[in-house]
Amino acid sequence: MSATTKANSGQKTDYGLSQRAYTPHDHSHCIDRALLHAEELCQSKGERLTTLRKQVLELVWDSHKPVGAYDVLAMMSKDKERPIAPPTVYRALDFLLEQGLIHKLNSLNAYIGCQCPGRPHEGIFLICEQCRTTRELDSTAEIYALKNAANQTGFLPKRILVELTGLCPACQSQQSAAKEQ
Amino acid sequence: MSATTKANSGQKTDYGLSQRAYTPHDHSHCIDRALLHAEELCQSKGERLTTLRKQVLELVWDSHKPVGAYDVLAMMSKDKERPIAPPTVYRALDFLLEQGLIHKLNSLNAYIGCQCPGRPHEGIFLICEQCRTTRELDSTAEIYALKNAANQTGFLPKRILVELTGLCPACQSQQSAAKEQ
DNA sequence: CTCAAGACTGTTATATTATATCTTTTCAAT
DNA sequence: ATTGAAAAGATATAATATAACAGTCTTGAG
Repeated sequence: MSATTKANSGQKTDYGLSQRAYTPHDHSHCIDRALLHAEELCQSKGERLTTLRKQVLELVWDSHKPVGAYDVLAMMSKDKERPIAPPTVYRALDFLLEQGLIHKLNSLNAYIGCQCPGRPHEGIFLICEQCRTTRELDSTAEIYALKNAANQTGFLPKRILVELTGLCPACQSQQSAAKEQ
Repeated sequence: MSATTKANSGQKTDYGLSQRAYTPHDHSHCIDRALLHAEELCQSKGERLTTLRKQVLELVWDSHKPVGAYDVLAMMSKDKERPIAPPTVYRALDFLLEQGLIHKLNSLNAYIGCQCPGRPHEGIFLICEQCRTTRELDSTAEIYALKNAANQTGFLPKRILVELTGLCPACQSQQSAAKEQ
């Protein structure tokens, strides 16, 4: 528990949306917020956030864990007489990716809602290897440093994806608790 | 061509193995070197670098571009009366991954030879979106910074994978040349 | 309004990547 | 030589993703 205690002790630091992934919260707020952001963003860009796309976005935002395309598929097909077909889901996911509303985690073949859409940013993801909870890290400086280092070698960087795998605070304390019996 | 000229002008800087990915060279040296490293490493660890595994490693090292499992499969099946089966290839790839002799690029579902096996390091890859040539970047400082930033949030990082997509020097000069007609 | 063009979705089929499981072979240490 | 473990062969199938074509809905120009 020491990490959590240290991080939250005393002053009320606002870690923004992304810290929420690690703390209990009313997740419907996250979903509502994501949908609202999406509406606004599509509105301003003249893109069509259709019912289908909104539904997929909602399902991706169902938790702070990445979901696979076929998970979305299953959830959508649940109370349908006829199951949804893969292309339907993939097209919606592709749209959401293009709009920057979701991210794809390549190491998991899974998708997760973007925690600050609109604001251009590169993805750094902290993936818990145990519970899969994933949060986005906003670390412009490190990204810049990496791109710069790449540039030094003559490479022209365009996109960057960083996936850190490890243990989230909750799973850490769970493990250390288990060790002490 | 300006990038290459600049990089190689004057003093004989040794960029190590990895810079070689961008410059014309006798690639058989890379392969030999990789195989030698592999032999030594497995020897010292008491692991068995079998003919099959060596063959797969050789095929992965066939170029400085990542290769898919089924590419390896095809190459191996080429002059066989009976084609190789997927598990055979995947098992060899898994072994090589475990030994740190190759890396997997998740964004491409492809594998590439490790440019400095033995020496423990985290993968930072510069992937050319045009020709697919990929080199490894050794940038301990940036990796450390990222892990540290992750740690600040209470996350305990274990592994990290960075994939930068962009243009390699050759493809950059090719593009700028094309623009000038 | 209407209707044509384009965007979106449905549907079927199939490609690509990866693993489970069981059997046989190889190999190295006794 | 024997044997037990590791590796490789073989078959089947799971999981992820896309191609291609056919409808349907939306929207804006006329």
